[in-house]
Amino acid sequence: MSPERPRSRRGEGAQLKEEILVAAEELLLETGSEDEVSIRAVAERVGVTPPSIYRHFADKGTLLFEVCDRQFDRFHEYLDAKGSGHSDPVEALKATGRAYIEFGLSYPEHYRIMFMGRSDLTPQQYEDHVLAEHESFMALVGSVQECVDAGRIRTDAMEAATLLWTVTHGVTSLLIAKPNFPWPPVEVLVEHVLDMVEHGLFTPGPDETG
Amino acid sequence: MSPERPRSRRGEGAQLKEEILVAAEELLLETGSEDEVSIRAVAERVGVTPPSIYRHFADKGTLLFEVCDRQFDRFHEYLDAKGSGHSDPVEALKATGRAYIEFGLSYPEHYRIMFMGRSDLTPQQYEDHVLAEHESFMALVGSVQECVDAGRIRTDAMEAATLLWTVTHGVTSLLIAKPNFPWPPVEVLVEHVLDMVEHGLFTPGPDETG
DNA sequence: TGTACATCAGTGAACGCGCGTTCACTGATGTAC
DNA sequence: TGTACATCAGTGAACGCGCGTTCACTGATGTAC
Repeated sequence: MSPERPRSRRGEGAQLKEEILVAAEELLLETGSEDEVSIRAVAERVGVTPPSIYRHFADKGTLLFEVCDRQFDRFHEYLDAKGSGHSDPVEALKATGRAYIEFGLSYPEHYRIMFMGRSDLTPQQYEDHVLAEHESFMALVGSVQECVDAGRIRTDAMEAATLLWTVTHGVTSLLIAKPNFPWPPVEVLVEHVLDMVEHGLFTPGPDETG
Repeated sequence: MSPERPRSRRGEGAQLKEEILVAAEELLLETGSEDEVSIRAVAERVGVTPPSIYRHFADKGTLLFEVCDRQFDRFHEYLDAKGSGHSDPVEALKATGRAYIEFGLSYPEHYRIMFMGRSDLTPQQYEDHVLAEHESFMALVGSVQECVDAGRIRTDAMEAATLLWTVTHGVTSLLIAKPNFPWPPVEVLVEHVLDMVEHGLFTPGPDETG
């Protein structure tokens, strides 16, 4: 194998780790399949031999895990950004829902790994029971709580947040799994779902009449 | 390999086909993973050598496809049974939703293959765009149409059916993917979701006051 | 300023594994005469 | 009623494949004296 990538200088070995993570992520996005992200494929893309990967990652699982980890961070940041800056707490929640679906559809294979994969293959850090304490979910519960405090929501915050999650997940995951179904335009579908949630879960705001 | 299974008598070779289908389905349910359903594993369970499989199935994909096919039939039958015999069309729809989730949770790995798998790996017969014309989905649209005819629903039937599907799918698939999340009791979650749909999508019936 | 040496970033070749699949075959069994 | 034969239900051994991973190594480079 001819060296396509110039060797890092002494002390800069960690550079390769970053390149490996980027390559693995690219492969995941381009091929749309976890199976295609083999150690060999990642190594080839980076321009390095397969054993080099093991200088930076204990095994394949750890590599994929770290790829997801970065994605999770971005996921949270994005939801956070889109959910803040709204005066109406219900609007903030709807904006978060929109952002959730949007992000999932932008990174379908990441979403698949994070939320559609087999539970027993999921990296430890993202095990189901930990998710509820993850900052993203906590933020959602917080946003829901604001609606509760404003007297705009019926049930308790944790339960309503769970419900919201299942609904937005439904849209996201089904669009990912069945992209060729005769869907209405995505924006229309999303707005209808959010409208349904709003009518079904929220009481009218102060400036509306019941 | 010692013959664990007595050879079928002449003319009864098709018997093995049935046994293979049953074994493959059992493996799918027990291991909970499509990957575990290898030709070798199926053959071993039946008590036959791997090449025997190829007397009845062209390749591995066809075998898995036929396993799903049978499951789809049962899926449809179950929904049909649970959805019929209701005087109120909205109640009929809610019963179908309940049955949908219940069935998915009873056969999680089948559900995974049918509705959570990669679109390009899905057997031809269940490709996304065909699904909309599948009898199960048509039946759902029909049930929704009855609600429309009774003046109980806002939007058009096809769109409302799609919406209902995404919502029930959300509950089912997330419970399958994240079984250890601190969910409320399943029945509670399901009823809350269906209530939300009812309040968000339906107008009150004639004997209720708006 | 020169040289020996430890360190670091990678390489090259090979390992065992389980997989789907193929191919030539065997031996029991029903059927024709 | 007996026998030759075609057919059918499977077997046994092997194929090539790509995979994750290991192990002994190489050669450039910074550092100590």
